[in-house]
Amino acid sequence: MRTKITLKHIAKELGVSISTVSKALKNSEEIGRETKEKVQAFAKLYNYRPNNVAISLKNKRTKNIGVIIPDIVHYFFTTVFRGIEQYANKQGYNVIVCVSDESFDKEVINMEMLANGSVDGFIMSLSAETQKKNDFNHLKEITDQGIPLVLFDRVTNEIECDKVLINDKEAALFAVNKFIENGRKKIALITTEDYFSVSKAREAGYREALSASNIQVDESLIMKLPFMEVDKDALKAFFTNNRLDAVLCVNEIFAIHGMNLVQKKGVKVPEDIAFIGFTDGILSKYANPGLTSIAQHGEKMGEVAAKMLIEKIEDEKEDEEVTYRTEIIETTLIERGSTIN
Amino acid sequence: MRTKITLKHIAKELGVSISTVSKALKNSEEIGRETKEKVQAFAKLYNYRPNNVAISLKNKRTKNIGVIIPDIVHYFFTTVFRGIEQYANKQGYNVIVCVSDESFDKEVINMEMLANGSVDGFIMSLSAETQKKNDFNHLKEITDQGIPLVLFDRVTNEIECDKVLINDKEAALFAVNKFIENGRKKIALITTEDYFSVSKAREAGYREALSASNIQVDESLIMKLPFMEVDKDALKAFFTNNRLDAVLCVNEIFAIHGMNLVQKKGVKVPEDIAFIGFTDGILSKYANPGLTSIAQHGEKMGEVAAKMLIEKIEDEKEDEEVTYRTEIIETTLIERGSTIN
DNA sequence: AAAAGCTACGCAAACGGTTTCGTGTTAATA
DNA sequence: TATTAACACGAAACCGTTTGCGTAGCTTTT
Repeated sequence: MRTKITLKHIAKELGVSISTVSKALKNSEEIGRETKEKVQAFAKLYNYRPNNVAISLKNKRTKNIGVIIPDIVHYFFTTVFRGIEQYANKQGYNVIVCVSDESFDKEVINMEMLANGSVDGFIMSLSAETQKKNDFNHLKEITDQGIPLVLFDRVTNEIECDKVLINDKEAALFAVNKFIENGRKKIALITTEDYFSVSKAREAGYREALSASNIQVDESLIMKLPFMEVDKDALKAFFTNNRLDAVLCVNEIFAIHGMNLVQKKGVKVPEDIAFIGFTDGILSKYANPGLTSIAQHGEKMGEVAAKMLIEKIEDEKEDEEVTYRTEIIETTLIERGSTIN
Repeated sequence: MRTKITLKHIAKELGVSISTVSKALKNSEEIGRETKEKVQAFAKLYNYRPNNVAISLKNKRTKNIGVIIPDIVHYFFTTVFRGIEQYANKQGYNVIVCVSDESFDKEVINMEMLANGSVDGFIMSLSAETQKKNDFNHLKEITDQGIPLVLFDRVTNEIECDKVLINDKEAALFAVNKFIENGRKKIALITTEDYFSVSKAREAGYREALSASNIQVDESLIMKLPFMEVDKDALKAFFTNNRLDAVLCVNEIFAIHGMNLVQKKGVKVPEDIAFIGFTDGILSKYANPGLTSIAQHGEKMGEVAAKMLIEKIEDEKEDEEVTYRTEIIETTLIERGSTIN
């Protein structure tokens, strides 16, 4: 078992000092040609690589970024992560992922764990519980220490930092307008409890679209499902109690459930009822009929978030006060069989 | 902007030495009661946390584990990652994820990047390209250096290390037997090129099941699709050219594609043709009809892999020679509408 | 031949901790 | 009163690098 070789080993073996070895490997002008060659040859032979941890300590830079997301087994977050990882890697950064599991405590613990020097900055999306509690002290701690933070998708106004969002409201508005253009009138919204920043925005878009077309918003057509658990009976009741033309859902799962439900009753999609969901994930693509959905371009979001973060990390001007940006990623409506034939 | 406080700061502020502070915070017997209280109070007040990087350097332990997977936007890998992350976190480890993107070069680069002290061990699943090239020198490097490595799912016999697998062959055999029990005879297999360890094992199970029931294996019923790109036309041709009873697919996507294709032609699932896929993912659950599939219990796999890795990492007996295990995670057949009504 | 200038290298501090060992002070013992 | 033990703390080494600065030894200049 060859153990990792260090500068010290090389120095001892070659009878020179550690600093000479270090400089020789960096091709420093200070070191003579022969010595450099000797050292470099030896280093290559024994496959010397500098120890990342030591370098991190020296530079006070880990070249790691921390990503804290509520869930990883979830198409949207996965794609965002993909974007982050790709961009970060290109810039020589590694990514440490922690899953908060929608739990406030886990979110806090994970942040604290990573904040003690393990990462140079954070990219995160708030857990459901955090949004419900409205407690952001852990984020405040981080930013107060000058550690860069980028929030995406599930954000809060309480914290000043860079943010990446989609145009939730406009996307919902656009989708509802699409329904209206096609002559649909009884348009429902299936959403989550509204402590979610995104759900709130989407609902606003829904309402605005209806109002703009002089359609009275019927509160009974807005269904709020508890987060992450689809109450099938409630959903069934919702569909039997209401004669609907169209349904906008804040995620894929709600939409697929809805489609399966009505189709089982012989209602035709899209002839009798149309569906649009948020998140253009794998389910939308393979559903039958395909689900028209609002693509959030998670990979792009991740890339932008990573870029913003790394810029902040590598920006040296710690003296001047920092400014924060909010980037909006435009959504795209991907039309499939659930709205058109 | 409060900057991170160090032992040195506390020491200077309190007029004691750094070592005294360090010991006081560890509640060492060596330090007097008063001093300890003073130091601890001060540390708490200023929210002192030891710098992880410094500790890593001292201990030669990072408490990080590296996970290298071919793809993250992929249900199975995501669930495995979930299992790894959960277990690792419970044990105080963080997880650095690198995506090889099915590329040999990226796999190598990622490994080398992390191997220089950034992680204490690796969990990985081989990229497609690596399996095709059959080049495992980068893994050899790692194990030669005594860095623990656990391979899962896509493994190789060329490397001696811990492994976590599913009983691919038996699962395929079981599934095919299921078809046969139901009176199906013309049973097809849709798989990938066979440089994949898993595909090979599944094909073996398929063949064995048929042979055991004295059904001649019809080579034309075995379709090998190039990896990751479903050739729709080839698939369509396959289904029109063969009158099939049942199809076993090595993944969800192939199965869903198949189902959608035959259903579009008016063929009834499961009456005329039954489908079983590997990976009990989100698609299987929401397909119409639901896809019967072989659950690989990714989360369990991840947990087991993480456990094996951390045991190796924390096992001090570096003098004795190490032994390697291969753990098999049993699969479960989840029956849905694609095989039964 | 003395002064100056290079060349090529080593020393030591620094990053932020942990830990072993030594030591000054006081209190207990002979 | 001299000896010793206990106590409470500090100095220093160490983990692996980087880097500013000092300097020995040689060459060049005048």
